[in-house]
Amino acid sequence: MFKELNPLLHSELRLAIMSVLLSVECADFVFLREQTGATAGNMSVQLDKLQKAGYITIEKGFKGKMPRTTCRITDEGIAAFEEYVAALRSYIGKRV
Amino acid sequence: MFKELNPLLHSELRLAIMSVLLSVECADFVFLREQTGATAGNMSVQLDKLQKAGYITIEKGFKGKMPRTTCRITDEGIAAFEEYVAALRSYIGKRV
DNA sequence: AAAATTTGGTTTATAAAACAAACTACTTTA
DNA sequence: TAAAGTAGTTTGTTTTATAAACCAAATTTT
Repeated sequence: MFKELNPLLHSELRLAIMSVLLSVECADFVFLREQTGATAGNMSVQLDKLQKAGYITIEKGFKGKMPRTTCRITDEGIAAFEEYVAALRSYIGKRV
Repeated sequence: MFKELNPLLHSELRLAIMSVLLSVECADFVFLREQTGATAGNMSVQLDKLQKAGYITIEKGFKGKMPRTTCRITDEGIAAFEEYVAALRSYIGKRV
């Protein structure tokens, strides 16, 4: 009756991160923080979880002398997101 | 950019409970357990939270000699659910 | 009719999540 | 060179989610 909601995506901040990355395909730490309104600490932790799940890639480099963390969604991440959305449908029907 | 997801509804089991109650308007404890696949303990706790939030009413009575707990969604609960779904849209767009 | 099982739950305990605050390391500005 | 800012990580606290253990009454079995 109800499909299981992927617990990794069923989190407000992680869902927001994925949503941003779906639309831009490349975003740095600060941009993600601004878009989602999250604290840096929370962002750091959630990005790590998404990376460990293989849903995003994290590339650490420098912009000038300042560190810069760039994130990208993976194909696996896109697939997981779509599946999550499909599962949501079983709870919400055609309402969204 | 992203609307806040009501944490009371952003829970797999509570969302499932609300979803069932939206479609039937009246369901007992056992029926909800069957529909959602939840354990009795988890069900008991989550029903309590939904009731305390004013999203459902819980009526305890008897069917013959056996106890029977009947749940109904409230207008407030319906409104909260619809708002939750609207908030989800900000994360998911038109995908659901 | 006693004992065992089932029914319909509640309470308690534990593991995982979410989150903010404190911290690190480095850079820029005054 | 001291103060403030930037970019992030680590740590600690509070909530959650959840299952396991429990309880009381009803029913079934022996």
